[in-house]
Amino acid sequence: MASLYVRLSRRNIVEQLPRIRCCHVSASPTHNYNSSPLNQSNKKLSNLIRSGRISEARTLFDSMKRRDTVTWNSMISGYVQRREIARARQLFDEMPRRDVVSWNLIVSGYFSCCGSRFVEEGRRLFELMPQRDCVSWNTVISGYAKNGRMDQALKLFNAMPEHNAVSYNAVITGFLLNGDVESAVGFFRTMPEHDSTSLCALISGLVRNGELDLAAGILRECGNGDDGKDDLVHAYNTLIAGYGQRGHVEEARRLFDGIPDDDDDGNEGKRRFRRNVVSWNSMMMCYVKAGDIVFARELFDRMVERDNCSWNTLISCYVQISNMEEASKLFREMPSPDVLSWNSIISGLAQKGDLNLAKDFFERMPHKNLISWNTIIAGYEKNEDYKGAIKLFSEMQLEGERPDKHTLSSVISVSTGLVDLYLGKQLHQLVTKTVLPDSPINNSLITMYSRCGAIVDACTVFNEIKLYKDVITWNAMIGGYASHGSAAEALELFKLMKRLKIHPTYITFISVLNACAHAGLVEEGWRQFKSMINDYGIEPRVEHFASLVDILGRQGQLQEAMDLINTMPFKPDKAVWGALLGACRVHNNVELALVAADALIRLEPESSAPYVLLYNMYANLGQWDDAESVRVLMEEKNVKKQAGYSWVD
DNA sequence: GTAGGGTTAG
Repeated sequence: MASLYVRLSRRNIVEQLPRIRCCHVSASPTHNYNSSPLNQSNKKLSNLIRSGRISEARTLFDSMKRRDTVTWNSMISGYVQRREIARARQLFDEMPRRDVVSWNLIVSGYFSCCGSRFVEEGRRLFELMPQRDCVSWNTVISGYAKNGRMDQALKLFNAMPEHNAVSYNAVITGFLLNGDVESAVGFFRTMPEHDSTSLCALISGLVRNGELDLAAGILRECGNGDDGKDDLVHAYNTLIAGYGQRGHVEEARRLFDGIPDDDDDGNEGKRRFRRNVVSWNSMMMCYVKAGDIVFARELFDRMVERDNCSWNTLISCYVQISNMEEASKLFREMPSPDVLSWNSIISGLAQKGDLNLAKDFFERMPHKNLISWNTIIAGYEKNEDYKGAIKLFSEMQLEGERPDKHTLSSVISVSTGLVDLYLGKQLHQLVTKTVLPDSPINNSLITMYSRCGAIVDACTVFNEIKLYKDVITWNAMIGGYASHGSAAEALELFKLMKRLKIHPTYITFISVLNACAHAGLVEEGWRQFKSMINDYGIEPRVEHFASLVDILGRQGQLQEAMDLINTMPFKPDKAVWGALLGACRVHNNVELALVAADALIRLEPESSAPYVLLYNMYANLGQWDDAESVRVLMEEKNVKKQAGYSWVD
């Protein structure tokens, strides 16, 4: 009864089938098709595509002597899944005969690519279709909905001959992607029958919009699970996961405990509402997110039915707390580790800085996917092995894996680390051509440009962001201006940010204070520092004190800076002493410079910077004997002068 | 081989 609409749609498709020519059925008799070499190859092809091995799939496709429409469709589907629309289109144009599935595939391909040009082409092809089935309509409706074009989605929804649950789900999801909770719920209520998939769509969208109470209310209202509805446990699992994401572990557990377990009664024969492995995994994930590893482990140990997801969840939990011993132990124990298990282990090793072992695991993987590459590249970037990251990035492309926004975000950070504007610009072009930039991509571009001295380009990226700019984006731009000495611009942008009610973070204030330091604004600096504490309730950190020391020092208020260091509630770190030492050099205060240099040398005995600064100070003042003794001391302590620190300036 | 929805990796 709950699948009424699904049944309706099946009837639709079945009714339309006779009008659609299916090539393989007419080309060869059915009885020997199943065992035919063609069918065997088709199965192999779809298996390769399912496991993401696209280049192997293409090799097989190219080597096949006979191909039917299913062969072509499978290959097209592989490219569509990977958003390689040009390749998909080429095959679509080349194929000898197209059926409705071929058309649906290519239309769906265009709609899942970003950019209005693609959407228009998808729509054009939809209009050109010789036959349309329910899937064709739903593809276009969901395509518009995901691209924020709810006007078109609704227009087509109203124009389609008969709806099924999928049509409704696509519209509901579309509303919720746009944050339109009211319309989503309203639309859900117009459905004559609610099946679990619509309920899932609604609940997961409500959770994304932070509407947990509303989601719980609707779940209660739609039945407590024992009234014959299909798989209502899906909807429960959605909400359990949603509570987990928002940190409401107790509510999640109440819901979980409310689902009957298998051993609650002996009524096994009848299919009914029960906990399944996803319920267990979702509940386990709640504990993982809350950092409650003991509870997660307890649940895992109690589970009767185990799947890879359960193992992977627990592995990722140990990875998150950096317990690689336990993570590796589980990895070895699990019956068949999959690509997710490998990726988690690689990520954990990279996070611990063990790049060699991470790389070793990476190379031993039976099959890598895009995330494997992203994980290892991000690992190299975070550990500042930029050359290694670039090498992997080229290898990835040689192996036919296309970078996505995560890859690009990492390699843009690599170009920042290398201060390589040329590379950064090339990557920026790649971004423009291949992905719809999101916040992390824009933020890494802004940081890259400003670190590479191209503040105008940073500003262009910032201004071209059409949608909402998150606080990290603002921080990146304000920080860029501040480090460039463009204090007025930094402070102006900060004002604008506050006017737009974007809540600043402690990082924003580090940049604001740096801007004040560059501009010599002592009063303004203090004012901002106090405003941070009093207006925004942000606890000052040692970084803020370092900026204040810098502000005072640059203005020659060295004793005030020293007093601040002595009274601040933190142990001064190298940034604090570095700021003081730099100021002492500018204002030729040898006495305090020695204090700062001494502290710096204690913190970082191997660093040559304080020695070089002291040397240059003495040299500047013409005190060559003292300068020479610094050099000798450095030799004695076996400190090597690092590139980038000049003996002259 | 195609449209929507629940848990795990970057």
